[in-house]
Amino acid sequence: MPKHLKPARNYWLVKSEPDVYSFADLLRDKQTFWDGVRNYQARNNLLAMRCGDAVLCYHSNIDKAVMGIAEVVRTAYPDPTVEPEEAKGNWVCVDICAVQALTPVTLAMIKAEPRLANIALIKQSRLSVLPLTPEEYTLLCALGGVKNAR
DNA sequence: GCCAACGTTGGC
DNA sequence: GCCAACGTTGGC
Repeated sequence: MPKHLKPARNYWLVKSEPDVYSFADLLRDKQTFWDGVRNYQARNNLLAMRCGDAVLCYHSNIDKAVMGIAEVVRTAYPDPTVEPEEAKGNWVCVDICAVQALTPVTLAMIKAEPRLANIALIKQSRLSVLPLTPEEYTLLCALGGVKNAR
């Protein structure tokens, strides 16, 4: 396909607590549904995901590091874990599949990297689904030992 | 365990 | 519509 016709690809970062669901779990499962988001801004980011978008998986709390690369394989659909009293939020989930693990890129490494000074992970530290620029994505992959990440 | 950041709720 | 109180997240 000619380069100028290549569909736009977006880049995202999602957080999880590793003792709840880790990137190792995703590698084992191959694919999962990314559920449980109950924040409107994070939900809107889920709604903006397209098949083929790249997703970096970050572990909060214990590891505080980007652990691996995943890819969106199904766009937003109703989150099956929504409780009746949460229904008005129109909460959604997406399906992602594992692509490959990274050498963990720690939060300390990210904070030490001037080119990542404006990353949403730091600017909006409580948001669990956030956008990345292509440059941030490529750099995080490189820091994790993956050059020329797709 | 503490606290900063920040989203949500509810009284007015 | 404002804002105080409260709850949650996540880093330290």
